[in-house]
Amino acid sequence: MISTKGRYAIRVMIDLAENDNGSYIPLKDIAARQEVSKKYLEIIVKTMVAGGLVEGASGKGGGYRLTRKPDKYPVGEILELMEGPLSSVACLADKKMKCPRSAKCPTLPMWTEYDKMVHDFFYSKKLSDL
Amino acid sequence: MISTKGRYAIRVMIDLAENDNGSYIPLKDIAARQEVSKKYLEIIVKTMVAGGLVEGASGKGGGYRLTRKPDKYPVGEILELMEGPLSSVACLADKKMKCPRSAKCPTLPMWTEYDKMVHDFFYSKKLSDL
DNA sequence: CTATTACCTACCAAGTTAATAGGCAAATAG
DNA sequence: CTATTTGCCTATTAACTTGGTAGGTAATAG
Repeated sequence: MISTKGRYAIRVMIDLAENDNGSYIPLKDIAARQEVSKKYLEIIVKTMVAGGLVEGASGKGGGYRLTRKPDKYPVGEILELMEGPLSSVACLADKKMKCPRSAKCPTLPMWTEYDKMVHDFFYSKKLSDL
Repeated sequence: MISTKGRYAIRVMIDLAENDNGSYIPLKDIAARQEVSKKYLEIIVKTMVAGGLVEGASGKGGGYRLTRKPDKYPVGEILELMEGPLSSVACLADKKMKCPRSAKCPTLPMWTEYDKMVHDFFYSKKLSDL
């Protein structure tokens, strides 16, 4: 289940794309438009800066801005940044955590197939498609 | 992410299918084969009985047994019983919880499309396919 | 200098996950 | 009838996640 972190992140990205005028957009404005607490959005946007989705500028005239064109953002990248790996099961999410049953695990092929399907879905969807 | 409840439930089902000899199979044996605590499996199997996936019998010679042929169990049914709705977002999981933004929500079509894909995937996969 | 804005640390309440522990109830083999 | 086997029921737990809030510091434009 996608949490508010992932969903709010996508909404911030859409807001930034829709209100793009070349300069920075203050988080205050985004929070007001999206009707979400600015304080909570701070946490989310922080991760987005670290992940290279947006760039921030402090001080007057500061705010946030997209670093790419909207069609260059796969939704999957946003979700993975905010939610962690899109994997369905722990043994596929974490390469280190190799479970001793994997060789004879009857369900592993299903999870692998599922993960690929999910990955392809969210990486083919772009921010500009929303 | 699928939790141990869903994953163990599937393993129990497979174990029951593989070791089916017409009579009941004690949870003790399943726990030993699957290398999972019997006490924890009790919690899981209890839900499976309530959901009509298996039937239990107490006393000597008791245990658990499938109620259908393995090809009559969609994996999705098992997962939904153990994990709750397979929905990606809260506003689709819970019909009651109709969010006021749904009419103009730009992401709702994506979540709907995704949920359908996931549902179709897990309901087309049967226990007998594993 | 001052107002604005991002950025940082800390804290919190509620819920979920993955179990463990102990005992009671039911059914049957002998 | 009795002993044993087995399911079933009610807590309790530690660790983690979620969805926030609160308050302060740093940077910058005018």
